[in-house]
Amino acid sequence: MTSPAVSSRDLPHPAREEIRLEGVLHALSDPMRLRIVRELAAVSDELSCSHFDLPVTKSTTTHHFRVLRESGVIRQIYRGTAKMNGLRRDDLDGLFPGLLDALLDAAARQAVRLGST
Amino acid sequence: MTSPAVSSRDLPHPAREEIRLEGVLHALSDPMRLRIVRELAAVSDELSCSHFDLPVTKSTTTHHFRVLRESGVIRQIYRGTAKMNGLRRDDLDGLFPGLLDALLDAAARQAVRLGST
DNA sequence: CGACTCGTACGATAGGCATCGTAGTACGAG
DNA sequence: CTCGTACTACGATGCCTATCGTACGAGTCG
Repeated sequence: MTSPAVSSRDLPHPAREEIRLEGVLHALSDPMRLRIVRELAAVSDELSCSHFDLPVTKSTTTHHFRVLRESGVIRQIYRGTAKMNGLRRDDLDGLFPGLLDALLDAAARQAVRLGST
Repeated sequence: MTSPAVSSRDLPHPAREEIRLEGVLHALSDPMRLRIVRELAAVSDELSCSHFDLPVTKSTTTHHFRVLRESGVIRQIYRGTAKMNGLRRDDLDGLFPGLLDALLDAAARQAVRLGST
């Protein structure tokens, strides 16, 4: 379902076969990025960068989204001025069956354990 | 000899509740450490540091084992001159059910995909 | 005791990275 | 065209880390 409405700006994504486990783990080992991924998984839809209210500046937010994209965890598409972010669930599940769910479950358990919601 | 075998040297380990998902993911995001953990899981037994034939110096090897221990992934015990390393499977499975297996499976799939053993 | 093995400690180095601020670009609305 | 919004690019900074080499401590065995 690739929408044809792509602005002139194209963002480089790794192909499915180029995604490396170490890269994914490194991307998710940052609390800020894990939080982003958890939120994306919760809504199972695309979200704009500005939707996230992270305790860092916009520059840093851009950096984190790029790390997630370049590691193959999320897909980013420009839609007007907004940049939509979606989890690459199909690719990740295809490469590493059960991993994403296990990671999300682990993150959720830890959040409960540490008193966050 | 099955003595209490607690040499004077004791190594600090995080308690189960202190293990953080981010720390575990960071520890496993290094190829050298992921390799160590895969080998430990394969034999499901304790292995001495010297058993591993890593393409780095002994200093660096020590460093990696310490990262794994301090993140809660492995347990280290001195046994004579040797230092035995074992996966903390019980603790990890207790905190994050299914995560370790999913990670090991993902690593194995990637190894196959990339033509390594 | 002395020699040998296993692993550590410490210092150095080079690169990576999370963060910021500022200046700038792309896009849509008025 | 102009303005505001959304996001980026770039440079700087301070911290972390993977790596090495060398010197050392702990334990075993002759």
